[in-house]
Amino acid sequence: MSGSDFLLQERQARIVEKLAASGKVLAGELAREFSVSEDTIRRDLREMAVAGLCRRVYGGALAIPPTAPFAERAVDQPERKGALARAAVRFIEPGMLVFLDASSANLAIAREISSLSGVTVVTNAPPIASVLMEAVDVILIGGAVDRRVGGALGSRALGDAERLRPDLCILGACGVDAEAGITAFHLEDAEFKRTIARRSRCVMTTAMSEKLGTAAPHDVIAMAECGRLVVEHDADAAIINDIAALGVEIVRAGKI
Amino acid sequence: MSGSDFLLQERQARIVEKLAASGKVLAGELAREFSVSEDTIRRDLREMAVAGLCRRVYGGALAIPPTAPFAERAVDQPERKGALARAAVRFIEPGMLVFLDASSANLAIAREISSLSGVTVVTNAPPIASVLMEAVDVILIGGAVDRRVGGALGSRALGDAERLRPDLCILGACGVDAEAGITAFHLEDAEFKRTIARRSRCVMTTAMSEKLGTAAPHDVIAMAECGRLVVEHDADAAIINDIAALGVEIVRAGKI
DNA sequence: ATGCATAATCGTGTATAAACGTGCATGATG
DNA sequence: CATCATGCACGTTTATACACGATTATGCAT
Repeated sequence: MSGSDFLLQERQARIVEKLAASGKVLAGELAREFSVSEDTIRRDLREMAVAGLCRRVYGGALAIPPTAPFAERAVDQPERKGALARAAVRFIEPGMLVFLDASSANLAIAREISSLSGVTVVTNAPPIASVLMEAVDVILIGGAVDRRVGGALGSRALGDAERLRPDLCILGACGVDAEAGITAFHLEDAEFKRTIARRSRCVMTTAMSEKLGTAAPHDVIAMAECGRLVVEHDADAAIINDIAALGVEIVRAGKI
Repeated sequence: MSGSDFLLQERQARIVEKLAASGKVLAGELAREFSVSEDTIRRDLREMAVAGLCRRVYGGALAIPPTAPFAERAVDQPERKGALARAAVRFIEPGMLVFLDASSANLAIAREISSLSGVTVVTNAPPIASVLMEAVDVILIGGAVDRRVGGALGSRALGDAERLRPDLCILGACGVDAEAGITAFHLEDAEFKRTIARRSRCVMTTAMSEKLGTAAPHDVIAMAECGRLVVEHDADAAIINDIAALGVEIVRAGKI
């Protein structure tokens, strides 16, 4: 190692500070400032971006645009959900057709997506559609709204779902377990999620730590059918390892 | 490459800001400001246009005309809309299947309906469904969401509408005139409203005073097809009399 | 008004240097 | 010894500027 007076975490913490102060950082500049190679800085920025702490761009990184204050409704645990959401939206690219199911996690993701563009979102959840329709194209899946789930379900919704092939399906899970897979509380909800997930090119699931290793009554899909799992920074390592062993890419969100 | 102190994404973000502030940007001006060639600026503007962030024009770019969705306008005169809504919901009875179209007036009505029970509401507007789904049964009409209108429209939505026979159809009008009838700003919206209105047992329209005697470009239904019109207390007597002469029941909302 | 001349602006292709990611070796840490 | 952060070498990708022919707006003469 060449002469650096900074530990990795310390360095990254300082980068976050600089980012908050000036809104952007340049890779070359940071390399000089911390006396490390640009490779190291790039590695840092990559890691931080995956954790949702910055937006990686050519030449450096930009601060995450602070989520509008009014959108930060104190429903459940907005900071935790927000961190997961920021990590998740990184995988959404312009031109994609993205499905969001009815879940509070996806409402948080919807708020983040609002700042993207060129994306089309499919959803069966009215609140998610409400948030998104001002910012991006929305395709609404209709049917009888199940108030326990918060979205349209039933034959009409299933029929709609069977005519779509999303590029990415983002599921908010009720339970995530290596053995039980992704599970949901309600039968029709599980059916619907399974239908749309199987028709999607990629499936991504977000899960708060307390959902890991638990199973709800109704199977949605097997764990291996989920390509990517976004978890919190403190997710249980043993559970995560079991899931990763099934070929699921694990993404850890940043600390709050 | 000549020296620029701005990262690409940052530069584009600033252009978006300038665009929002002044409504237009000039290619040459931006090139000087960011110390890059005009080619680079043109490429930026082209990319941004593809992403829907601006409208490309000869010499620069223009801001996208802000499509204020009805949810925002709904708050502009909440008391007036609330008064109309309270007058309108008096005609909703338990057991009814009620259709609410996408309009700010109907968002206000939805808030009032929340306190009723035993009602089922059909709507193509996500914000209305969001407000109602916790309180009453909701049937969501799906399809591609038209952000100008704030609800699902198009063939899918029309198909859904053709399978329903609501007891009551509540329309938020863009224009209400004895001769022109009920009119709307957008063709597909008018088509959809007409379809669902013709299938409903009763049609009720709410109109703020400034909508009376005016016509929007697209016909929805003739005035006589509307059984009941809810207006504000200060509605123009002459206009109201003409409409009443066609057999439309007039309901005046209370003062604020 | 209509047509034409002219200059500004445009899009594309090409060249180039910076920035990138990856695999691997190294030295520190525990 | 095992782990891990780091730096270096490699081929690849990306952002940019410049060159050139095409397009468009504008002014001027008819």
